[in-house]
Amino acid sequence: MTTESDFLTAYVAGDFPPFAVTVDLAIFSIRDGALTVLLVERAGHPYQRDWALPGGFVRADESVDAAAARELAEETGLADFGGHLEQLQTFGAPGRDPRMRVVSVAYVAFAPDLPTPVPGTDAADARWWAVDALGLDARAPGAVVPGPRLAFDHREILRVALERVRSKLEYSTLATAFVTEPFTLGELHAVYQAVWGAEIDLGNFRRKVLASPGFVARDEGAGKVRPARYRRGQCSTVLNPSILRP
Amino acid sequence: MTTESDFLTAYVAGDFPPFAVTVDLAIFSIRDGALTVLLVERAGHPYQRDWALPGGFVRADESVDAAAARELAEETGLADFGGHLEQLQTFGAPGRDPRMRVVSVAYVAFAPDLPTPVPGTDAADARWWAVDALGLDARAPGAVVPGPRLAFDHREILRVALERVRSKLEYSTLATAFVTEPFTLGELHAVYQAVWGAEIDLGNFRRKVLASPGFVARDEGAGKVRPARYRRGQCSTVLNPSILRP
DNA sequence: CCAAAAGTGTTCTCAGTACACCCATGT
DNA sequence: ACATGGGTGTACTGAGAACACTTTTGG
Repeated sequence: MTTESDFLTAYVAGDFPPFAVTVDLAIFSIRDGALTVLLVERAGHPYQRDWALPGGFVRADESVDAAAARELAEETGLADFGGHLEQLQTFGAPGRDPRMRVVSVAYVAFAPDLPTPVPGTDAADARWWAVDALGLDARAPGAVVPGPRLAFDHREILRVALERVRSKLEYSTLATAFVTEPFTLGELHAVYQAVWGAEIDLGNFRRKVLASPGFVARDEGAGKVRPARYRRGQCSTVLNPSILRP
Repeated sequence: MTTESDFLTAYVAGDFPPFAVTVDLAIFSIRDGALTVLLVERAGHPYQRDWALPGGFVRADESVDAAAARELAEETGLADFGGHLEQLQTFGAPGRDPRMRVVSVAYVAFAPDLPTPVPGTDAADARWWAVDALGLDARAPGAVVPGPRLAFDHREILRVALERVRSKLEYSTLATAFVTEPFTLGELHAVYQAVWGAEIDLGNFRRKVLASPGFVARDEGAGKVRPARYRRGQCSTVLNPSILRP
């Protein structure tokens, strides 16, 4: 009485329809002071030559979370990429993939500065895109950047992902996932400014971070170097009080 | 070239495994001053006689969101239940359903006081459970309420759902989804106290709600009755500044 | 008439902000 | 030496907490 035979029996009996389940990853990183996201150019149909979020099918014997972690490792080429991965939202409209019924579980990853990615087997190219160049902000409908063509519903996924990243900085310590240890408060400050695209008073920022228990911990190993080095705080990831967006 | 034949062709070719996709609903309501959630008692195997979140399979031609809305309507017996429904998280560990590989997209619903539910076809019973009686809080491991046996990974889903409901009250106007229009500020106040299980100063609460643009709007139709009646504000659902948990 | 809830005022405190100002380090 | 970020001090402001108080309604 295996899982597969059960499934096929039930499917033939018409109890429920079969779905393909995929994971899609919005991997964010700070590069040259700008928030960027990793996209791959599709080599095959459909949406050939359009840009898409990296992702792939969930295998029969792995959890959806594990599939996301596996795809992330494959895409970055690193066993431990040193950042943070979390589930974003599931997209399951019929017709979002013209070939078949696919339900996609989207994830966001916060990554420190990573090496330039290598295109996968079914990708023509892979590169980091500045989020400002993707035309996601629907502020001024006339003068916006159009951005590249995006495959499937990935523009919508990216919009949700971007909002998640921006809001997560407010009430969590996940900004530290964007920097490599040890880091300075100046680097952390630059992360906030890049993600929010706004100026933040450095003095007040320093005080607020240092006053948040468990956000950062001084790196004693570095000694008394003048830009003091810090590491990620160990305990809670929830920030209270939160750091407010200007 | 239909979706189904494509799927079967690809499946036979071994490109990707088939999944069943379900939705599970955590429908919250305030009853007698306590936060409650709707659970159904399972009539069949597996987890017979255990309590489970209402839910069901996503159909071939409907979106996942639509499936959740359909299940919600079926479960409450109302075409428009007058509350709020949103996606929570997707649970996709292998083995979470012993029969087959199921990926479940969980939703939370905020409902005003609803009629007592009727058990569905495959349910032995259906009732509202006070969340305090479910033993979800892992505060005191010794003296906690054990609560009923919960099917599948629904205890974990409920934990996440409960945290979502509690935090959503802070930064959104969704508390209004728990009351029927028109409502008084006292009723809204009772919602916050029930969900957070804490005393909140009524005077400060009133000022804060009335100072939040778009939270509530005075119901002019009721005239100058003394407990003034309000309706949900039309515009934004995001609350800034937020109402802080004590 | 009295209790309970609705609604208003007042004070205190503290976090957040703006901005001025020193200090260390590298070139 | 001096420019550049690192790091600190300080006064102002406003939101939130606590709590006293008045007003209305229902029994």
